[in-house]
Amino acid sequence: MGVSRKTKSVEELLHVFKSTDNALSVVELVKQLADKMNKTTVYRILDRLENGGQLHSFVGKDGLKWYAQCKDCSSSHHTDLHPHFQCSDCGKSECLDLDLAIPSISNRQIERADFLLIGKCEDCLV
Amino acid sequence: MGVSRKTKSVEELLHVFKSTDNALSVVELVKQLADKMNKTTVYRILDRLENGGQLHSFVGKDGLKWYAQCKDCSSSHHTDLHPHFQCSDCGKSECLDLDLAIPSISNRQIERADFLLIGKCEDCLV
DNA sequence: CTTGTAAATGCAACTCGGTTGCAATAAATT
DNA sequence: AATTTATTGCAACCGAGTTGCATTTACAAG
Repeated sequence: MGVSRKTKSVEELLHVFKSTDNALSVVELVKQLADKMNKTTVYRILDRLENGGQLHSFVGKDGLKWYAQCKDCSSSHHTDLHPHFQCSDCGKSECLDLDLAIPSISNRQIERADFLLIGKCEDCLV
Repeated sequence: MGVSRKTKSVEELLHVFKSTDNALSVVELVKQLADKMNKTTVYRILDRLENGGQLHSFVGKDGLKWYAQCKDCSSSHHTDLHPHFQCSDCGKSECLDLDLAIPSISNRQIERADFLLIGKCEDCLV
């Protein structure tokens, strides 16, 4: 089956998340960890952490993948439904602490909802 | 400045949209138009039509770009805010005819909201 | 501590969506 | 018909993400 191991690389990757409340793009993570590990490793660890429930991901406005720490996620309860915000100027993005009502649609079974708000963040508001 | 011209390629691309109510991914469009025009041309026409308000786009669950015909869009009124639905099985996606309330967030200026519902479509519901 | 083994990593090559520069072509205007 | 300007094709390129395989590392059992 495959038991997840606690490795140095995993520690280092999680360490990056401890320094911020923002979500981090894979591009950013690969860049920040370039001298510590290979980009393939970054991608693989992110996969594992997402499946394990320590992180969740979403697709940013440009189609790039972003990761953030789950507050109440686990591998079972993984659909903590909150919207994300991304700044149209600086690209920064973050989780929003809002509960969202998923509209029900006839003839379709909704499994997930990705809600991305796009606009100017505090810093970029003139 | 640049005045948009009505060309054969534009007609052919718009023709593809006439045959369906679904949204179309760029990949699909490039494939369907492969014998009629170059992929670069597809991308460029899609850009123009989006800026002109005849089409709108959104990012699908895999980070790919999708286009759909605007019903009430124009180059000025371009933010018709409706959610999109994408099937987790077959990948098909479409516009939903729902009005959505954008939550207001303190200290941020919201410009746009991308709402993607993911689940099983009619055809894929067993 | 040593050894066996399964998981994790590095590396290079690759895939594929999307872009760019430039020359050639086709609309629209006179 | 000639000129101007937008559009298209083509080839080369970019960058995010993936894959196969050899090597290293974590960890448990003896």
